Formats: sequence, structure tokens, C-alpha cells
Amino acid sequence: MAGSGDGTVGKALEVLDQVASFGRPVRFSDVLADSAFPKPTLYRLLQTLVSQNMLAFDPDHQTYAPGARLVRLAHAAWAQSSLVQVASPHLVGLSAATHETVHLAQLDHGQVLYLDKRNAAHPVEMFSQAGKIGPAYCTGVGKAMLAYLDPAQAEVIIAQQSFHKFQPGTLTTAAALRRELQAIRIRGYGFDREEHEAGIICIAVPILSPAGRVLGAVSVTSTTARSDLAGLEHLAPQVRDTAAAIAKDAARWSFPDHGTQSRQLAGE
Amino acid sequence: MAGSGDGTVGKALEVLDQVASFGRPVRFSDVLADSAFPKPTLYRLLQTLVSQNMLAFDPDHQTYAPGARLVRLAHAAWAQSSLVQVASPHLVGLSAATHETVHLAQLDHGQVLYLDKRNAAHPVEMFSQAGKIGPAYCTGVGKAMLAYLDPAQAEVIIAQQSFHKFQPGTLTTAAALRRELQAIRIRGYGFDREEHEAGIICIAVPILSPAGRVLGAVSVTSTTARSDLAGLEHLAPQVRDTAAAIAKDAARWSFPDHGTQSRQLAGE
DNA sequence: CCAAGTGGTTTCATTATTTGAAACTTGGTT
DNA sequence: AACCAAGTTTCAAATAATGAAACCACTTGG
Repeated sequence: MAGSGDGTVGKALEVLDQVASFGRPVRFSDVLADSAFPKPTLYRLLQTLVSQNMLAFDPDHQTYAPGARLVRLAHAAWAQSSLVQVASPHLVGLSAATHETVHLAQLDHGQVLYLDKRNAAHPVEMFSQAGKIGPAYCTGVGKAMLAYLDPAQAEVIIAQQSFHKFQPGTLTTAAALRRELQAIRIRGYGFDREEHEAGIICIAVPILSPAGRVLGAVSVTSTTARSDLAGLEHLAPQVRDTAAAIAKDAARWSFPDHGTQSRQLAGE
Repeated sequence: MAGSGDGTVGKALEVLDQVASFGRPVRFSDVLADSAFPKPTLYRLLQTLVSQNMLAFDPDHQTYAPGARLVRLAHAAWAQSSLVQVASPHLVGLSAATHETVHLAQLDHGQVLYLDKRNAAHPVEMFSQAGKIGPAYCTGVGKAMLAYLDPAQAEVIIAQQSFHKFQPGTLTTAAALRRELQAIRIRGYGFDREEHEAGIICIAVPILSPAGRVLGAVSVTSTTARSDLAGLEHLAPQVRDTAAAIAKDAARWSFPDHGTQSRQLAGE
């Protein structure tokens, strides 16, 4: 579904991703080095992105970096993501009740995209966490979402996984993952059994729309030092209730229309 | 410089802005209603954006909303914006020293884009604030940046201002604004004299690169209840020092190259 | 039950944009 | 001065975007 290569826009966004994925400002030649595009094409795409403020060009160092317009757009994305808005109080509640860290995530590009994180102990952070990405095949939220996805879509995403063996317990084959997903469907929730990081375990439940569409997932994370899988399993009802509550609120949220908020962006 | 209308990419991003600027999920016809594009063109642009995950389409309600990829990209933008990274500790320091709210901002599309906010009293929030936009002609940070911009660029931005009279003291003409900018250049810092919001005043200083390019601005905000312009003026040296320290760190930051961070985005 | 209407989608010949090999400019090195 | 690497521009050919009109699916009302 999230296919690559729709026309010029697709190419431009590919370049944008590329620049963003270097963790630092890059020179033209850096991008060119691992770009599929020929020099002048890449050059023009970069120019366009800069002129559109999607990339910022630093003339002092001749480098490109992700631009300001992205931050502005993301603010809009965040502010009106009904999931984030609606989930927020429920996450706080779950975090307080369990005294553990709670995550809210979504699927994007076959990966887990974390939308929110609540930690009972350190009630700070935010942008630092929101927007982070992680693998789908070895995280609790990732597997919980995959399990409830339309089978065809799930297969597409499974095919995209790297199956890198982070830990002894990491699932490293599509077959093993499919078995795990089946188990999750029967149980109603998924675990992360130290598959991604040593000592980190979690229980995760998908958030499903009334029609059964996967909207996201919630998880409660703990450490092997503090708890164990059995301990997390006791939290299953609470996590499930939280997911259900979020789903219910999300379904309600869409319609009331909030009285046409006046739009205002700029003189341009 | 940030011209509109470079080819198809520009059009697609225009549509993206448009969708983002409704504060809610929108139907096709909603977008069409205030779009310059004919029906099929708009339709295809929306399709492309959805397929690229820049917009999310909700099939249940047939609505479009800003998509997950934006959040991911913005995380990258944020994480590697040298300004934000470098400024962070200085903002904390300034906020602690002044017991007031401190802002970090940049110019985008002729508007002020807030990148960070530190409040001594409520050390929470973040995504909620980062990404917010405001007018350039009636905020302290906006005027401070305009004052030190290349005159030609400044004029372009001045021409884009709406000069809406938010408050009795709001500057409502380009001429008045130019006079104010001249005063700021002489003084070295700018004020917001309740021009945007009643009771809110601030002192702002631009952050300039060694070459004199405007990188952003810092401000300390207070209320008429707690302080006054004279009170803020006492803080001028501190704010100026903070801005200078940020500029210095920013200049240093660009080169060390951080040992090529491995890029990793997805299977795609 | 059919006619008219609304909101969304598809077609297809026309038009405008994108493309990239090659040539060129710039600034630094030997 | 000759050389080299990085960045920029040219221009005819190839490709993708365009939008008027037609179409489909579904509701509304006569």
C-alpha cells in the first residue's frame, strides 16, 4: 500500500527521507553517493525541497538538513492526531496504576512509530520520544498490531522486516513470527520477551476501531529486574481496558466536527 | 526565496499544508472547496500523499489528516537541528536564572516558528509547544530576527505580514515596523510591548552566525503583573550572553562530523 | 420505482514538466 | 599553469501531470 515511486513527489520524498536519515547535515555529494538518482536530478530535487523549506540549506557549510516546515507540519499532525489526543489521559491513568512506562505506537512504513510515552517516575520528555521508530517484528506493540492487521497487509509488512537477531530470544524468521502472531490473536495480547533489548519486557494490546481496523497499540513495559512475564500478564485486563477505552473515545471523536476551526497559515 | 510553485512537488506540499491547516480530519470536498486545483488534480495529489504516508486516510469516515511519516521526519528534523540541540542547556540556564519563560524561535515562511520553550515553573510540555507558529511583526523574537535579516529578505517578509491589530499597541504598518527594526538594530534587542497578547511582554535577542546570518532568536517572556519593560531591560545582558553562547556553540557544532552515524530507516 | 443530485473516481488526448548525458564553472591542489 | 573534485547549467528527448468530460455509487425526493 505505502508503495514507493509515485511520480516526482515520491522521488522528492525519498530524497527527504534520505537526508533525514543521515543523523547530521550532509553535503550534496554525501547524498549523491547513496542515491539512485543521477546528479542533476538529485540536484534539482534538493533545490525544490530547500525552496519549500522542507530542507534547510546552510550556505556557510554547504549542507542540507531537515527543515523548519517539517516541524510545523508535524505539530499539526500531532495536534490533530485523534489517537494521541484521545489516548493521552488513558495513558496517564495506566501509567499511574501500574507504576510502569506506557507506550502508544502506530505502524508506519512497516515499522513501529512511537507516538507517546508516559513514565510514572520521570514525567518529562516528549518530542524526544515521539517520532522514534523501532522494528515491528520484535517489539510488543509491533507484533500486537501485525496480529490484527488484514492478512494481506500483514504479509507485505512481514516481507519488509530485517529479522536482525538483537537478542537470543529474537524471532528471526517469518514463519516464527507468523506462529507468534497466531498466538497473540488467540490470547488477545502480545509480549516482548527481551527480544529487542536485554532485560526489557512488555505486554501490548492493539487498539482496534469498531470495524476492526488497527489504529495503534498500547504497551506496559517493565524490566526483568522489577517484574517478569507472569507479573505483566496480571496487567493484561488493565491494558486491554485501556486500549478499549481509547478505541471507544477515538470512534466518538471523529464526528462532532469541533465547529470549523479557522485555518490560518500565512501570507505565502 | 521560499517561493511557491516549483512544479508538482510544490503543489503536493501546498495541498499538504492545506490539509494540515484545517484543525481536523477533512473530506475530499472540504479540501476541494478552497483549493486552487481542479478536481482530478487534487484527487491525485491527495492519493499520492496518502500513498506516501504524508497524509493518513481514514476509510471509515473518508477523511484525510496529516500522516505518520511527518511525525517521523519531524523527529529527525528536531533531533538534528543543531540550534535546538545546542541551545537546550542555555535555555534551561536562562530560565532558571530569570525565573521566567524562555522561548527559542526561527523564521519560517515569513512567520515565527517556535522551536522550544522552557518554563521554570512548569517543566513539562514540549511537542505541544514546539512547532507552534506566530506572527513575525508583533512578537519579540519575530522583530529581533527581522531586524538582523538581509534587507532584501526582510522586505519580502514584511510584505507578507498581515498587520492585524491584535492589541492597542500592535504595529499596523510596514513603515512603523521598519522604524521599530531600526531601533532594535541600534539597541541590540527587541521588546514585545503587549503587541500580540494583553499583559504579555518580552525581551528578545537574535542568534547570529559568525558571518552574521540570522539563525534564530531567544526571548524572555513576562507579564505586566509580574514585571515591566524596565525590569526586562535589566535582563538584556543575560539574554544577549545566552544568544551569543548559543551562536558560539552552533558554529563549533557543525564540523566535527560526529563520525558518520549509520543511517537506518527501513526495509522499504 | 424512476429521476435528479451529490460526492467521489476514471479516461484519455493534450500539455507541461522532468530527465540526464554532456558540457561548464568554481575553487582548491600539486 | 595544469589538474581535479564538487557543484551547476544546457537542451532535446522522454515522461509524467493535467483537466474537461464522462462515469459510478449512492442518497434524496417526487
